[in-house]
Amino acid sequence: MSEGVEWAVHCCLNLAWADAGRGVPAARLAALYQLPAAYLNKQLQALVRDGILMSTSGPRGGFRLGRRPADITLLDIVTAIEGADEAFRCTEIRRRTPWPHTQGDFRDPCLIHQAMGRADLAWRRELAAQTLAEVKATVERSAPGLPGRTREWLAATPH
Amino acid sequence: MSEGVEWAVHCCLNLAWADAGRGVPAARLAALYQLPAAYLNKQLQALVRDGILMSTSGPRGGFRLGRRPADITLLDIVTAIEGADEAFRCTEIRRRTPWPHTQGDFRDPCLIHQAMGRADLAWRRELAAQTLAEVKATVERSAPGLPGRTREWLAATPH
DNA sequence: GTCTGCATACTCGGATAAGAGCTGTCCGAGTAGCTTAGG
DNA sequence: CCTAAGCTACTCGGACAGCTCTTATCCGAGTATGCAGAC
Repeated sequence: MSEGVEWAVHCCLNLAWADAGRGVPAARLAALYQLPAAYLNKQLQALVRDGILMSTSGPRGGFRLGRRPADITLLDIVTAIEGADEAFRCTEIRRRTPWPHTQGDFRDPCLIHQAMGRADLAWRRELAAQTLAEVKATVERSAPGLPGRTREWLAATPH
Repeated sequence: MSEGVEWAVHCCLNLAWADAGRGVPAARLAALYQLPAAYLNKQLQALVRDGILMSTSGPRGGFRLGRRPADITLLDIVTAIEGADEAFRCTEIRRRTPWPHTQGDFRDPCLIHQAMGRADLAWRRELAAQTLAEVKATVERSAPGLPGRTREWLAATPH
């Protein structure tokens, strides 16, 4: 899985803590964790494409959440960065046997594909069950001072 | 996910159908689906390393199952090819904030990592629940003639 | 006829290249705010 | 003093390289088989 997923989730969380009225530039978010700003910008673009974030150009511009944290799941973020395809790619190699096909052999879907699909579905179900709002609440219970510190630092003017 | 996983599962299934006494060369298994023989060999080596297959060199050599199909799970095969690492890599970027750390901030594990870990666990659990014996039985119900055809073709001398 | 030694062909195993995708960087389009000149 | 036009600086967005990992290939080590020759 791409490393951008980790960045994206952390950034979404930080944007949930930031002032709702203001946007946060990609460079500022990158400075928070000393990440390459331009590349992080690329990842955030993907989040914008899926409506998870909104972007504003120009001075005082930047990124903000596109919808409420309760309506953003971890699956949404992962899908935006990684794409919607499932991990296991079934290329139907079973059809390439040297002997001639018997009619009806391939009416049923590939059972290996199905088994992998079940696992993929369980993974997606678990990710979709976790909203950004829930993660945010859990983190706030674990580190009560973190939201305030983050919000202040994001709002402060960089020098 | 690597394409080798698909090949590996199909090959394990075919080896479960093959004569128990004889080994099947990688080239023969590759010919079944018109795959690059040398590269398939590389994937099968990974299965041997994890004890899923056994290999024999020389004439009349080849690969056979390393243990009973009931003791081989889909997770075993995927892990052998892809490695045991979980998909999401937590690099602990939360520790790189510009402000000084408050003691106890990082006593709890990264909650984002935990959430991703839960999804990963659900995926593994689903894969571990499916044994090769179960997949084999399901396929045999769906295509009763397939095991016999496969077994015969694998045993036939290539020309 | 039987045993032994050898040559042969076959198979796996790891070392070695090509290609694709992730990672990282750069520059241009567009915009909001500031400055400045005029009324 | 107020207004408006122009300028400046800032930000996103997409186009352009570098690098790691997957994909693919090749050759050598080892082994069972079959054959030939001697006893």
